[in-house]
Amino acid sequence: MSFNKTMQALADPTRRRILELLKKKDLGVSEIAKNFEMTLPSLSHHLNILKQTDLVTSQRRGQEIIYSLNLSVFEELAKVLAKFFDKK
Amino acid sequence: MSFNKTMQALADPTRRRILELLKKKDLGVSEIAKNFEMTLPSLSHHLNILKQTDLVTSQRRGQEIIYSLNLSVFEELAKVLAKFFDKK
DNA sequence: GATATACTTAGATAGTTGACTAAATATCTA
DNA sequence: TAGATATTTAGTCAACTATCTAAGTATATC
Repeated sequence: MSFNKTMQALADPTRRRILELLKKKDLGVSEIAKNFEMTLPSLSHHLNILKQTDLVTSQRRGQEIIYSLNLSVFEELAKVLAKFFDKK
Repeated sequence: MSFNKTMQALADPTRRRILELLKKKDLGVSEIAKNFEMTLPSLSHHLNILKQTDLVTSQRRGQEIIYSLNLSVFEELAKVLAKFFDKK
C-alpha cells in the first residue's frame, strides 16, 4: 500500500486511537467499540481502512475477529518519515 | 496547532511535495508553482494550510512572498511521531 | 436446523476538501 | 499615480469521507 494511503489513514484521529489501543494488546471489534461512541459499521469502516494500508491485520477466533498492530509496517513507515523529516 | 491538523496537512501529496521543495531552499510562490500543474489560487490554498499548521513560515520580499520550512515544528512532530510509533 | 452473537457489506446522506474562475490586495516601476 | 507583477481571498462545484440504518455472512449453541 502506498505511503500516501498510509498517511491518509493516519490523518484520522479515530484511526490513530484504534492503533493506540492495539498497541497495548490485540482486540476484538466489540472490545475496540467500547472505546468509541460510534456504530459498529462505522468502526468497521475505519478498521477496513487500517487493514487496507496494512497498519493492522485481523484473524478470526471463533465468532470474534481479532485485530492486531502490524509492527513491520510501522517500522517501514518510521523509516520513510525519518527520511522525510531529515534536515535540509 | 494541533497534532491532528498537522497530520491532515501532511496527508496531502501536493503539500508534502511543497515541503520537500522547501527542504532544499526557500522559495517564492511562483517558483513553487513551476513544479505543479495547478492554478496559483489552488497552490495558495495549500500554502495556507501549511502555514496554519506552522509547517512553513512566509515573509514578503518585495513583490514576492518567500516560503520557508519551519524546522522547529518538524522536530516537534518527529518527537510526537516517534512516541506514537513506539513498540508495544 | 433454528436462534443468538459478532462482524461486515450496501446504500443513503451530510459535511469536508481540493480544484477552478473571478476579483481583490500589495508592491514595484515608469 | 497608472500599469505591471505577485499573491491571496471569495465563491462555486464536484469528489471524497465519515456517519448512519438496514441487510447480509459466519460461527457457536441449543
